Amino acid sequence: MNPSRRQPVHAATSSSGDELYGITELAAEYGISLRTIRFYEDKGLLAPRRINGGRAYTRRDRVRLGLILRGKAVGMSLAEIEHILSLYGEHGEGHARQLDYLIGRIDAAMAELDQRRRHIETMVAELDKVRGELKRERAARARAAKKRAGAT
Amino acid sequence: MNPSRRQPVHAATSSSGDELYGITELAAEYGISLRTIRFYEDKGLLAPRRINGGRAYTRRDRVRLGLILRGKAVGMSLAEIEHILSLYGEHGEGHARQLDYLIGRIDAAMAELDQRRRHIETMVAELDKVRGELKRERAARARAAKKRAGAT
DNA sequence: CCGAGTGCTTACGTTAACGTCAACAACCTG
DNA sequence: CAGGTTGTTGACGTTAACGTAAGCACTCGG
Repeated sequence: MNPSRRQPVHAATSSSGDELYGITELAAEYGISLRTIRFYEDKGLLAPRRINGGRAYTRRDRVRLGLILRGKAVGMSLAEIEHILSLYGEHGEGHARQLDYLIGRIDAAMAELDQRRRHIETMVAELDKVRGELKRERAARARAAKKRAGAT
Repeated sequence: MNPSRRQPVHAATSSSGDELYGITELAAEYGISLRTIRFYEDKGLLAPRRINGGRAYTRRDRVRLGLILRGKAVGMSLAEIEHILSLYGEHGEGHARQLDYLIGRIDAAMAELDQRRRHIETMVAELDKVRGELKRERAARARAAKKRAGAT
């Protein structure tokens, strides 16, 4: 409830190995709005550190954002994406419970993605069929024109 | 504004070669609601014939509905799908204007789909990476357990 | 010290894609 | 012919995924 201080944050490409990025940098990089990034945070998909009241994103956060956008591009809801991000998240920082369960979950997610891929291939095949018909028709028209030319 | 007559319509699998289907049949077949099908009609994605006030769908309508659902499954909006359906539609019933233009449009649509496919493959690769890490970790745990067993 | 620039929060608005509900019509059945 | 099933058309509600706008905080350049 207390906005307090500010500070650009931007590329802290200094001695520290953990480079940080500001929200506008990320927005520009991925071509999305600030509002969208904050929205993803509200949804729990991102959890940047706060520095002087401003959001500071790590490379890891950027990867997550990339996954979010890819997920959207292939038709996943933010809820589904959150699901996948949880798999992608911290596994091994000490407890690492149920490795088998996690691997199973990942397999399931991969299977679903594969299903979508097959859907796409089916649609491409359908379109290719139509394309073939059109090409044949065009060829037929060309032949007809040739014939007309020969008749005159 | 006049609902008028009705009639089940259902499978007119009689002498006529153009089998017709009722809305409930389609809904059941594709596992969607009646409301959804009517909604697609409102959006211009479907245009079934009317028989006694009731909707009558042909095989062609079913194919279109299949494309709609596939499109949704891979993350296309209804507007985009309408776009593709227009390509899929009646080409050649007499006029067939701008064949080249149509073929170009189809190529563009296929390219977009291919882009989505690549996104999926990238995500699958990411997940596979995580999966590999988890498997290694599991193996390490197994070795540690073995060592403990040997020590006792 | 003042205004521009950047960021934060809160809150209301918007669009897409349906769901839900009401009221009515036609049909078949007992 | 009363009642149930199946269908139709509105009209309004809902959810997801943001957009837009208002108002305050802080910092920097002049």
